[in-house]
Amino acid sequence: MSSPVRVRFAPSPTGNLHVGGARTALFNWLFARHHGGVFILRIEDTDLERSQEAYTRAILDGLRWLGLDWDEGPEVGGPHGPYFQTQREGLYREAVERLLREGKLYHCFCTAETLETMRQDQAERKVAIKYDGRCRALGRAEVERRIATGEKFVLRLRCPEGESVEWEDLTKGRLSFTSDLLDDLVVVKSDGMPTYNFAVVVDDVGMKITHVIRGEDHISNTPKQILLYRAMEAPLPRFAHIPMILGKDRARLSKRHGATSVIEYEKMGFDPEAFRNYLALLGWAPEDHTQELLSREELFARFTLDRVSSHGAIFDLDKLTWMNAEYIKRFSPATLLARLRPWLAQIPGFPGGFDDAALAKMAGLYRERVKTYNEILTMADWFFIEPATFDAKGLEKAAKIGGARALLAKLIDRLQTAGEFTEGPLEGLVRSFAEAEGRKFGDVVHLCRLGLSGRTATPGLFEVMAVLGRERTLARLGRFLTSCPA
RNA sequence: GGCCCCAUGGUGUAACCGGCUAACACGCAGCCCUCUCAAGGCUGAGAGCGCGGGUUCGAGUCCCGCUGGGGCUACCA
Repeated sequence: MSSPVRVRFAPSPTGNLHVGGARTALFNWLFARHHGGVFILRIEDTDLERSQEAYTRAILDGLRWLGLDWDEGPEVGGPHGPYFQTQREGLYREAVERLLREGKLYHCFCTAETLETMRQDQAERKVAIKYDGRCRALGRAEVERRIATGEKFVLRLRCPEGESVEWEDLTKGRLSFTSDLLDDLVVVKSDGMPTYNFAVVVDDVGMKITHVIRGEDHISNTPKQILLYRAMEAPLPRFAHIPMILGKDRARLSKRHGATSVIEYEKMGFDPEAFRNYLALLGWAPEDHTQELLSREELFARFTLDRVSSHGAIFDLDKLTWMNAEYIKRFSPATLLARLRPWLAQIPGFPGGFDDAALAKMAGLYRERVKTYNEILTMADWFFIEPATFDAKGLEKAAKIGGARALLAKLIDRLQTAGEFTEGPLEGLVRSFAEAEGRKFGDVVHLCRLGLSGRTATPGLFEVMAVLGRERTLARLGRFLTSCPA
């Protein structure tokens, strides 16, 4: 409440937006919105080997799909840019020069091979594996000479000994490490690029980040970063480490558990709001946890870090699917139609002469039947593609009632003279027709359903007829006559 | 190996600073409704809170140990 809250989501463009990353972004976003603070997006692309621009776009698209808008970052800019680490080299260089001047860094000429044998040796002796500091004591003259000969080097931070590094984590409580276990960490790589831990700290300081909210896999990076804050004499932000998202086997969520990137869920037909709502509840619960369906505003109002749980959460597709269905059920037919359109457009016959009113009515019929948008493809395609074949079980049942074809012919006649072609009157008509014919209402209904859709399961028959309209209904039933059991 | 984090039904969570038949939701089973499928309504099974010790009149909640799971241990982020 004193200084304005500034948080950030800092993905590396080495892949699509992952559900774990999305959840971290979400918690940062909710925290910022709850406090009326600033949500910053920063792209950590210092790994030149693996970073790709296409992934940056994919990540931005993923965040946009989820509705997580950032106040500073790519595309929107802001007063603390640039927001790509590769464009912040000057800032890292300045920081490095200062630390170097203050004697807090030193040159290390160790090659990958010498480090490797050092580690092997340490492993054999069963001691902590860390850089032994052999280049710490190199004299100025030797350093200059070796640089002049073109020898490759990295810059390392001098790590204090026997110090306790601790902080009050907002979700985990007091955490403490001893500096003895910490390496003299590399700050600048031999290619001149800053390392992750260093760039993060320089940027978080430069961007005036007040709260670092990230996955708990970063807990062990925190003491290293705190040492960097100290070396830079910069004020420490608050840290909050949130639990990981796991697969069914409690291992970190990965491809073998199924879909891991957010766009895959979009493709599976999940609604972004439902997905976001579900994600918010993974590792967090509001004070009144009996309400699970939470709007954006409700999430903003209720989100606090002290209610974040401290253990990993298994991603449950069933519950996500349920929640998605709950959202769909609450849409108006027109809204649902709008969401469904991209999927419906994939059906070959779409829109098949239906006007928007009819389409909206049709969408409404699936509001309580479809759990994800993509299901509409297999459930409602027959509206647009007239059935050429009919469900075998359905035909069997039709055969059992006896005289189905004649019955159908009579019904067609009767429908021809029907008045209003809407569900109420149609149902009345069929009921009295069945009674007059001495037939079971259900038998007549099932026969019609089969003829109109080729299936045994559809939304209510009379609603379906109303959507199809008189012409289509009569035409389809007429053609069904030839396939209909006598 | 070392360091760190975690542990409530199958899953996500709740249970305020120790005091209830351990609650809610998903999933599951049954019943009802019904033209099918859904949706909806009702009912039910499912944890004694990882295990073992303490502390206390009383512990899922505090302490210790153990076990199990996870993370980190890079010139990757």
